[in-house]
Amino acid sequence: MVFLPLLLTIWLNQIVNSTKMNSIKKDNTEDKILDAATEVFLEKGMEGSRMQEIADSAGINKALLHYYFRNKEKLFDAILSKIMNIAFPQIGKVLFSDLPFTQKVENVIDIYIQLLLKHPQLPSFLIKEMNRNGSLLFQFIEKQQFKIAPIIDAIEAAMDRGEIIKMPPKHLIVNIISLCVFPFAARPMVKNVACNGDDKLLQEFLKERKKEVKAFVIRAIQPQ
Amino acid sequence: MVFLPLLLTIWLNQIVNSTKMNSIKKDNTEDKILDAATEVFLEKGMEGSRMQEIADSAGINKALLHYYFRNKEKLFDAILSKIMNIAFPQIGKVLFSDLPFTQKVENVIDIYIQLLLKHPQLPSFLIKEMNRNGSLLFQFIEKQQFKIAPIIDAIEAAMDRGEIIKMPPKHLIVNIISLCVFPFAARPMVKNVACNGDDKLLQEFLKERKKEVKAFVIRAIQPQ
DNA sequence: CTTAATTTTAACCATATAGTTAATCTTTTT
DNA sequence: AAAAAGATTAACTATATGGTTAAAATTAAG
Repeated sequence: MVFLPLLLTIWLNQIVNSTKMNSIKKDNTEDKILDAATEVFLEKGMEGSRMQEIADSAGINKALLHYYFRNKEKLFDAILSKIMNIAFPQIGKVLFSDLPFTQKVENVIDIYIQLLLKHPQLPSFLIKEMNRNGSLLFQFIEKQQFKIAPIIDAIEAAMDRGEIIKMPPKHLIVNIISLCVFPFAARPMVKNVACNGDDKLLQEFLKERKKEVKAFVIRAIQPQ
Repeated sequence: MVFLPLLLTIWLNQIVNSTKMNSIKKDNTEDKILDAATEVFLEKGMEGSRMQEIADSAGINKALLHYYFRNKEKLFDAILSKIMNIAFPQIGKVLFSDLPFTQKVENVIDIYIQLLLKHPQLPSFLIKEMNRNGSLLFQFIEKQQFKIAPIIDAIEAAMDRGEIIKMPPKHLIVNIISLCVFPFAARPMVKNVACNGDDKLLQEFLKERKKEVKAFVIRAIQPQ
């Protein structure tokens, strides 16, 4: 998942089903379907995706989708968990390390943008889904009671220690996430407004953001 | 439109068809359709919206939609222009005023977030549409050659004058837009992560962002 | 008032798409 | 090898949805 608090929550909740990840089996039908479905769903979202396209993309008959996953919703559910699990392995270490707070912030930004460079469709997909009533992601977010308390505590502690300037911790969190995620969500716009419609320039620009966002945030939070 | 450069471009290009806005005629069928369509499309996007729902919402027969607007695409096109025109009247003044640069930045942030408080579905709608291949918005963005050169010039001038710190102007623009727009695009997340799922707290939080984003950006760009 | 034009409706049509079924091919078990 | 279980397919069904049509209601024109 792209959003820090959710990421952390998943990590905290120990929903670690990395078993499947480690298994060697590949190119069996179920995995082919999951891979194809992930790709299509990520690009077009639940509503924009067609079962036929997923079947074609997986090189199998459409009925097989229903054989392995009863229906579209179940299939989507399956790839949603998969997508939710893409990010979380690394984040925990950073946040509970003993680095200075500003260093933690820089590391989080690095990890985030690196992740997004690898999966650039993630933000628009998640925004699409979380804003769709009845979406599984929407339901998930609705149900889940996120505990960002530990993060806020850490931020406030850093403020009390004078490591960073005082400001509402929630806004700091939202600011950092916004700066990392939004340009990926609005890629077509950024590409055409800031990069002359050139894909390579866009890639450059997004890579640069690691450095630029870090510098920007640090200047905004460092004391006096 | 929500994004500064596009806004400005529209303004610069003088696509000012404010004539219809000033006309007194209301509650005729065509306007009822446009209002209903705007609401439904904004909430669910092109793909998620049903002609029947728009008809119901407008209190008319579905065939009337096709009588006034030949098909869904044409109807969407009509409300898209309408949506694109929601924002741009005010922005121009700010950017070509004689205020200090930091003051201009603060004003832009104020105007933007104020606009988004009034139309909170705008960001997710636009992100949805610009990321949909074949979307009219996508086509529009693809075709349009945006000229953000004047904005960049103004930013560089302010940097040369020492009014603000030096950094790549494009990243500054993207940063400001990100901080303003993203929390609205990811509202369901923000609501449940930062506001305990409470709508009033969310509203509070989003209002606070005017102050917080301004302070954050100013700290990040002010010299030394 | 009558006629013509415009607006509105109910009942259709065509198509796309999620989902089903029954038959066939493949693999495993005995 | 035979039988059973599992995987895969082609053809089909049901339904939702965008779009059409022809008739009725309403308004404007003469």
